[in-house]
Amino acid sequence: MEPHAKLYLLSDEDEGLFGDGKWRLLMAVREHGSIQEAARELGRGYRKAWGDIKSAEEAFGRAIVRKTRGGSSGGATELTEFGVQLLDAWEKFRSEVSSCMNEAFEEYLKPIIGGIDDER
Amino acid sequence: MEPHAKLYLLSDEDEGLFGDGKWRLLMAVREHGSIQEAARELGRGYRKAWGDIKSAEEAFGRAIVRKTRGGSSGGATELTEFGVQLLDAWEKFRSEVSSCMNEAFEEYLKPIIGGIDDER
DNA sequence: AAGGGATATGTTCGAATGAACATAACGATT
DNA sequence: AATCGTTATGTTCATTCGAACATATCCCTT
Repeated sequence: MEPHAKLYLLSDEDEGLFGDGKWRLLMAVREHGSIQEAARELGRGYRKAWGDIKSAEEAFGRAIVRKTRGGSSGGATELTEFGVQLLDAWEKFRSEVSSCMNEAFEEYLKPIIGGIDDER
Repeated sequence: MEPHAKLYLLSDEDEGLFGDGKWRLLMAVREHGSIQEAARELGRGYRKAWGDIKSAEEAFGRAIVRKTRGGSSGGATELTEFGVQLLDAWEKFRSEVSSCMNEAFEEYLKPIIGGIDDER
């Protein structure tokens, strides 16, 4: 029994534009220089990964990655400057919220549900 | 473009046991003294509301509400002492995390994505 | 020019989650 | 005992979202 937060950036229409899922994906892209590889690592299909990146870029209205096709390597994808900044900012954001959440959990909820375990 | 957090309590198997949805539901139950009324207010069906309460109680392993059937009123549902404590604790928990998140957003993300609007 | 690996998209299938429908049981009041 | 409004459950339908399948395109290398 532990707390967890799913963090999002929402549009005015309450659509989820960005969250930990896309953050992890972009992390993997930065690391491997390829959407294909990134998707493989995360156990997601390329189709999904590609679509996620596209929708994120549409949401922000600007490029997060720079992609190239063809060549001996087949192609590649790297983060734009904005992409890198976004990742770093999100990292700090989520980390801060996460630790804050754990504190609040210990202070308010733990005393109430503390002794409860749930293995059934 | 604003931040949002979905807060959960997770079991060891990563199942979502409790969150804002059930919190709001229990709030409405406390206010109206009836699952039926609570569901009506939230625009959810009674079936769903009843099931949600049941699963929450199973998750915590103890009663959150005390229900009675029959009578002139048809029946009624009130929160147990534990239920009330849980609601209050969750209220403080979410409030704290929420304000913390907004601070973190202003500090880290706003500077990066600040000028972006998305009405398309 | 042929090959290979990654990007680019459309499409179809399946699982999960909530909405909706249908009853049954209950019990104070009349 | 008949009624009425609520609790209690099973079941079925719809919608959403990711998984999976299928191609097409690109372009450096050989």
